[in-house]
Amino acid sequence: MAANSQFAIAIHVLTILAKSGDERVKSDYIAGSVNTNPVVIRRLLSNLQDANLVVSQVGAAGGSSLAKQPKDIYLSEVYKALPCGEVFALHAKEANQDCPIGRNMAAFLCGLQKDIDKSISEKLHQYTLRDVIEKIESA
Amino acid sequence: MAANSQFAIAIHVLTILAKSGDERVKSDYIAGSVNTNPVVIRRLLSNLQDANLVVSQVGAAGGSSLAKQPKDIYLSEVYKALPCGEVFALHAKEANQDCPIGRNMAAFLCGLQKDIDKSISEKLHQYTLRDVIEKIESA
DNA sequence: TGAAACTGTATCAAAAGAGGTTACAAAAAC
DNA sequence: GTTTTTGTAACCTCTTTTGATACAGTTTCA
Repeated sequence: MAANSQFAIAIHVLTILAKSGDERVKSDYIAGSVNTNPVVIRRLLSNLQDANLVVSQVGAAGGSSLAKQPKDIYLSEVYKALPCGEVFALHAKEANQDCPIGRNMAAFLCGLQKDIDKSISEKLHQYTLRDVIEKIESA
Repeated sequence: MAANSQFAIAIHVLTILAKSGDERVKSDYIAGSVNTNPVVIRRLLSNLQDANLVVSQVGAAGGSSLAKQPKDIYLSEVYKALPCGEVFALHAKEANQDCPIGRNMAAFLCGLQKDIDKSISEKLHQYTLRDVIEKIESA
């Protein structure tokens, strides 16, 4: 299971919230649609809350709803809200520093990583949650 | 360890090969610079060979060298040559198909994944191995 | 006021993946 | 034919992600 699917689940969760409008949705219900455990959903919602994408309320009649309109939620925000890993990892162990190549490799790769991450964010900034909903409904 | 560092190591390996020109380099030597096990390097070289980026020779006096000039090796080729995971994974378990949202989510996410992957490839196509070497040497 | 219904989190167990290691067959060189 | 080296299989361990249980704290409502 070691592949991070939080972004995928987040899109799913946000779509459900969008379709529910102002009505609060319980983590239990969302978990049913996503087919996972309510705690997994609550953990995720916690991240989305920190990024001001959703609001949750505790207690009876509690639940979550979007913090803003679907048209104002960019997928780039969702991506940034989550602790997704980078596209590629740097070496687990540091390269041999006695080797002139090894010595400068990490810095280069780190820069490349940032560069790629920026590309991804830009691509994701082309989509809002509303676009997602439209695509899914027309399918 | 569960984050894939093969791309990072591949760049490192290719840089070493580039600096060695026509001279064949042994997996043992490369492993020393990358600070890992020779078998890990050979596994990686095997992938790079399949993509026609390097050539290896078995036997005494064997080793590996680049299959083409550094200026003709695009980082996008390196990326494609490796079994790197996607930027984000789809849900581990399939979403609930009784839910209208869940039913169409997978297709959408899959398309988005391809879209992002294309962005990454385009970004990486802006760099060749020669660019990498120049950057590292000027550091 | 007290029971019921939720969220938020901590903690643990289970599953999967990545990388490290050993071992050995096959190939080439000398 | 001995030595050196790649190619690959097999196995172990570590890490990460997800699933699951438990429970404290909040809010609603009778």
